[in-house]
Amino acid sequence: MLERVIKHRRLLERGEDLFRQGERFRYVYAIKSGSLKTYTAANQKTVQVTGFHLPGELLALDAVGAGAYLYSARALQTASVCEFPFDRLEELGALARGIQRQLLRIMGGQIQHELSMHMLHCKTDAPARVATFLVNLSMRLAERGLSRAQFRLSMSREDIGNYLGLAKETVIRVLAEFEHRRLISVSGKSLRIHDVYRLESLAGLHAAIT
Amino acid sequence: MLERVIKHRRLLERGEDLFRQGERFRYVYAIKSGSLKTYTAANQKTVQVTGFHLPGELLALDAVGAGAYLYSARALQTASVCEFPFDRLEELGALARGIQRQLLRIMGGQIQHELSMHMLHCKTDAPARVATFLVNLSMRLAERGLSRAQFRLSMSREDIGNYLGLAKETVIRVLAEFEHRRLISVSGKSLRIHDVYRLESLAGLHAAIT
DNA sequence: CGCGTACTTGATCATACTCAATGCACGTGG
DNA sequence: CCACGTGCATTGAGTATGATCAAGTACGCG
Repeated sequence: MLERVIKHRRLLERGEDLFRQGERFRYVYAIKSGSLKTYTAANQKTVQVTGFHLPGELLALDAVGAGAYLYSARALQTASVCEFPFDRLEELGALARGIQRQLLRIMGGQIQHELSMHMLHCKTDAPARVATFLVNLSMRLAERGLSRAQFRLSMSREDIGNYLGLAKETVIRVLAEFEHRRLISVSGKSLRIHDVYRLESLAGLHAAIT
Repeated sequence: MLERVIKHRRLLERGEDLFRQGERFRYVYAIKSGSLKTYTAANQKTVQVTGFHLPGELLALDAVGAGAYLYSARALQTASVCEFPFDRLEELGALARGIQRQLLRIMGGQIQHELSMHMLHCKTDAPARVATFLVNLSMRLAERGLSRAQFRLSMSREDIGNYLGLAKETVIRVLAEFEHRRLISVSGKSLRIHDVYRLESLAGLHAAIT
């Protein structure tokens, strides 16, 4: 059904921008392989990473309202995406009410996600943030049928820090601490989760057993 | 047009809940007067304020996807709201495509807002957060035709702190510091902004003139 | 007017930031 | 093949910012 409106596939090299903040909103993207980060430049010198996006996820739906992309998107590694011209989607939507509904549902989900990020940043200390980040990543990968226990951190420590509102050194130290406590193993970009439950506890998802 | 589906008006006392997290999603609300806070209880003991909502704004649209309210909403003062039964809205939407479009636009706007909150929490220190909070509040009031320079902080210092991820003492001290620097005047719940521009600078909205 | 809730203020302490130096891996060119 | 450069990761030391704890005060409301 949605396949009807696919315009074409696009390939990205590591470091290449899929779209840039402020450009006219034309396409919604579905990520086929690889991963991307989204980021904005609020003031000249500061860059803020707003999210990481994995295969199977949709990108840029939230530009609907604004008519322009709200942030830039850059490939963290070689990636392939599908472009959906949004005006076509809308035409289709006029016919198929089910799709409109689904759009609303997806957008609701995005808001929910942003809300959970908000909660993440408010209450918690560095270990809780990193733990939440890892658990979240693990869950999203599992949703796509990939391993929830072992995966690659395709983004740099600096990006993680920027995303979580922590210095990169803090990210490193927290990861080291987690490894020392045998919650995870890290080696460069590859990561293995040994104890999801305690990680979730640290993230503040359970009652509070430190 | 939307007026057609208004079911009825509802009045709330200070401290009364409009709806609770987890309840089945039935109504979208438009705030007529007063103000509300939204909050969740992630784990048993911790409450997290997720937002403040002013007259003229819509509430609970993001529950569309989930089918249940994602958070609770409580009146900060005597308030009146209008209930819109959402299933009716959807019927209407099937007929009037313009409304669907508008829904999407509004939801896009919400995502944008959440995104800006994300940015707020990541980079910045306590003064920047409080400054952003004040500027944001001021703008939202101005959008509704109210004074952007002088207004009431209908929420407690503790709520502000919880929302911004700061201790209430820090909120108080930062406000005092701002007053000392003649950026604002505070007295209890009433607040006056003297120098929006410098406040915005602190918020990191300009290049960076401290 | 009295009670309670919210607000304010001060002192101490911990966490995470900053700065600086070093290590490590990759790719490039001699 | 090895020397070198670049970028990212790591580690350490010192510091500052904001949290916590503990009083004390003002304000709103019955």
